[in-house]
Amino acid sequence: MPTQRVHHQTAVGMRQPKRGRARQRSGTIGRILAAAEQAFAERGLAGSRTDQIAHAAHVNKALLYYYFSSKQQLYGAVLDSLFSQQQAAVGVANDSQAAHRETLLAYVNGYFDFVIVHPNYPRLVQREMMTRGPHLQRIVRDYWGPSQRRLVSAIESGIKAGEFRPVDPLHTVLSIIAMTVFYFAAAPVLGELWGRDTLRPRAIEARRQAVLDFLEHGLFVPPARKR
Amino acid sequence: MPTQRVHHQTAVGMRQPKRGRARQRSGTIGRILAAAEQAFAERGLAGSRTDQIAHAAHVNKALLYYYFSSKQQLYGAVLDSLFSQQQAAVGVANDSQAAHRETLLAYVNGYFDFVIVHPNYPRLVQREMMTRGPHLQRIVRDYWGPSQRRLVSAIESGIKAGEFRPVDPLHTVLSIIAMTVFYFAAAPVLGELWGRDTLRPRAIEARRQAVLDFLEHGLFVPPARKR
DNA sequence: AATATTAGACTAACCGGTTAGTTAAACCGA
DNA sequence: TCGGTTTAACTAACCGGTTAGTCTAATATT
Repeated sequence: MPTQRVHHQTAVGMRQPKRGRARQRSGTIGRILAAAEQAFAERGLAGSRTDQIAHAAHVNKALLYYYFSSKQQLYGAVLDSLFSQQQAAVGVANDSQAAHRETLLAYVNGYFDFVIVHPNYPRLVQREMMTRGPHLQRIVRDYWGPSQRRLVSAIESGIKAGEFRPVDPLHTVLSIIAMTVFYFAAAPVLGELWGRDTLRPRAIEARRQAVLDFLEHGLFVPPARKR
Repeated sequence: MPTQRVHHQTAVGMRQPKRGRARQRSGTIGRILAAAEQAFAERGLAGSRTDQIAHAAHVNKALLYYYFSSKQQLYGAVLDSLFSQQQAAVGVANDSQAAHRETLLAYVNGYFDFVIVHPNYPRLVQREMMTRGPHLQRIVRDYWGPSQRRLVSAIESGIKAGEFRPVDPLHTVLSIIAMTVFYFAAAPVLGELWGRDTLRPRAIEARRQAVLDFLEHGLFVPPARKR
């Protein structure tokens, strides 16, 4: 676990001003995290400059190191912030005993809902997936592992119940992730390739439908439900 | 708009082996390109060190700059080399008047065949897709654009012919790319997550089958052919 | 002769991280 | 209520290691 200065151990987003003895000039930490998130998503850890992050956060660079002990650790804090938010978001939509179809559909829908609010999330995920960095094990254990296990078991149950075709659960989960993450991670090139902004809400909605459509006809046993 | 292929010059500034008789496309340039490819795939452009590349290529650093004018340009040369090889590989499998199903299946199969030989390709592609670097426009114009157009038109024809479901061609192409590229780009995390080496030939073969299966049931109109 | 390649020292810029403070709100004793 | 004190928040300027890229002069290969 990355260590932070004692007085701000909530690696997650802004802290709320405690009354009494806290003054907190404003959401400085939040601004730093937001600027760092943007930079890391666009240019990666090695490609991002701490000066630039500080400048984008309207903050002196020394303040970065006042709150975060290193660039690496700032990166870790950005990841933690996003992952825990995402976990909280999907955790809500996880009311256990829905039909298996609904479990999967809810996951995909939840992912899209989350990404609309946090468009940098997929690119950071993608970067982390291909980097074998020092955060990977922790992330797999705390976030991706559990999430994957839930999806796999939903698929297995669905197959047993005859709702799904007898697919390979692991590969199917991977394909679902791929179809969602890739769209957003590749947004820069898609803009160039399709000649339009692929992150407009309308465009994102179209992608959601395309994924759900593919999912239904690729996984669900006909007749598939229309949502 | 038919795109010109005239600007198919290899990356700018690369010293050509003097065309007289020095056919010497010797091991050296190849070794440099291979080492650079490996480094860029693993750590990205910003994360790679020229010293390390030179060392890995068993070559003095000055020689890097003897053949390539800059790190950027070396990166461009690596991309060009891979892309042109890939284009040549799929170009062969492009005998125009096959059935539309076969066109798509051949594309996916060709991609897998290529990746088995060039396992760094997907990670470089992925990196380039999310980076909006200076090579992006050229790559889109010369490689991805044409390739996408072929696939889209195959899908459109297939829909018209009643072979395919009435899907959105662009999104479908994207999903196909996603399912293939993502698997390889995410190989590091998949190793961790699945607890096995996902780049073994057997594992790659399993992925190929999973993608083809999903493609058939997600795109093809039943009864789908078994390959 | 001409091209290919090496050793390795060298530099200039860049960039992560630090230092030595300043500011101002909150606290405190009288 | 008022001066002094503490402390979190913040900054300008700097430091030292790193790294892309260069230079020279010599040697190997064809």
